Amino acid sequence: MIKCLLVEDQTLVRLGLANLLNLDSAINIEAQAEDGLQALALLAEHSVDIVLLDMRMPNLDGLGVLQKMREKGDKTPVLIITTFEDCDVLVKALNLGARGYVLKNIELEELISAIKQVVAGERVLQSAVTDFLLKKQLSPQLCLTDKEQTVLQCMSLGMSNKVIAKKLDNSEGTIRNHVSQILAKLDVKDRTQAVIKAINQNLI
Amino acid sequence: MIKCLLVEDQTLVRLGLANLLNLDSAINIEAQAEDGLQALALLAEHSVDIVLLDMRMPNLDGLGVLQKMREKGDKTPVLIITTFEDCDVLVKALNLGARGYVLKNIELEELISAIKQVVAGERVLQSAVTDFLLKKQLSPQLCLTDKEQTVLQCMSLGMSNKVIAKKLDNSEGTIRNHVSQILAKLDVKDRTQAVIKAINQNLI
DNA sequence: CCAACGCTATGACAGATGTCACTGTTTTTA
DNA sequence: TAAAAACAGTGACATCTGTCATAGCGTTGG
Repeated sequence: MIKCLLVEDQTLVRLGLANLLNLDSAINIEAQAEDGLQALALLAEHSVDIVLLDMRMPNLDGLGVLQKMREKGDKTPVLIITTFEDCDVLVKALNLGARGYVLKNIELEELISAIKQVVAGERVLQSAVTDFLLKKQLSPQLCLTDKEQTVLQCMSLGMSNKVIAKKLDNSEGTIRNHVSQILAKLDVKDRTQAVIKAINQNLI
Repeated sequence: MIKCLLVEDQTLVRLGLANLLNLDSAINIEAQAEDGLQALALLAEHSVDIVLLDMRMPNLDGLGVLQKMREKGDKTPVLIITTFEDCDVLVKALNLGARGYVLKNIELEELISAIKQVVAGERVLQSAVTDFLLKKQLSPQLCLTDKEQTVLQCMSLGMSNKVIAKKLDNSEGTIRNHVSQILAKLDVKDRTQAVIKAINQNLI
């Protein structure tokens, strides 16, 4: 019997999914969490074979949960189940040790099969995802520096260059240069596109 | 026994929800559709007491289904069940005769209660929703027009004024005026803040 | 019918934004 | 240690963005 922790914020989806999965004789939903903080609390109490983890949640999102788990040395395998086909989040999740990543439009049988595979120690990735990994491996370092991260955060809060400069105690020209660099790295043309990308990909 | 047609594109959610609702002795999911076209086809075959309708779907979305139903004179009551708190869609759905509008983060008991109320001929709106209607009634000048919605959508995709102008076949100046108007209505200072607000509030 | 509104458009303007080239300092790392 | 980054800055430049005033056109509702 596979013991699962199901983490999903939407009550209906969570209960429905729990019901469906419990119909399979090999699977048992031991516990359910409706946000990241609750998930961590339940992980501390229960010992489960796998965590079924949604990405977008209030309080603490999926990546945050993964991060905290790793910090605590928790090695419980995690299968990401998300609505969004977001390659960067995927990569981050994998780097944080997630063992599988599937979209919510998956068929029930496939999901059950994925759960069993992950528990058996295998990796489960959808093809759209592996494509991206290959592409990324071929391309060089386009990672944001700490300072660029900070500036991007400010941009994502809607600040102008002038405001950011004042907040970070830099000249406006410096911020402009950082912004320019960020745009190049993210491969976008202006700050609005950068912010959209940052929000969608949880770069912030 | 209340006969339901459940329309929802995500397999997991649909099956899960069907299971949950069938647990209630008064409710029976007669048929399930995974997109709008299938929903219309099933409506022609089955006679049901209520349609549980998702909004975002491939092929034909929720609004499209409502529209077609009204064109055909189909008076079956419809309860919208959606993830997104989208004011505009809500208003359109109500104008097309939807009898209820609830978010997917609703509790199961509330959903069941909502279904029964709608079948009984009542209207069911969540407070988040009525709040908006009130706000709208109090300050109609703050509502985006159709065109402004369209422009905001484009902005949220990262388009520049020039690109939007070309896409919508307007002059760049016109788009600038629309953008200016949008910023005023959303009470923000630049397009980046507008896009952030639009994304966070699912205005798009 | 006429007022109100939505949509389109123009021109002028100030200020914000992004790019480039070039110069330093400090920290990291190979 | 020396090279490579990251970090901070300046100035010039072209372009984009947002505001404002103004105005014509079409539709709608009282």
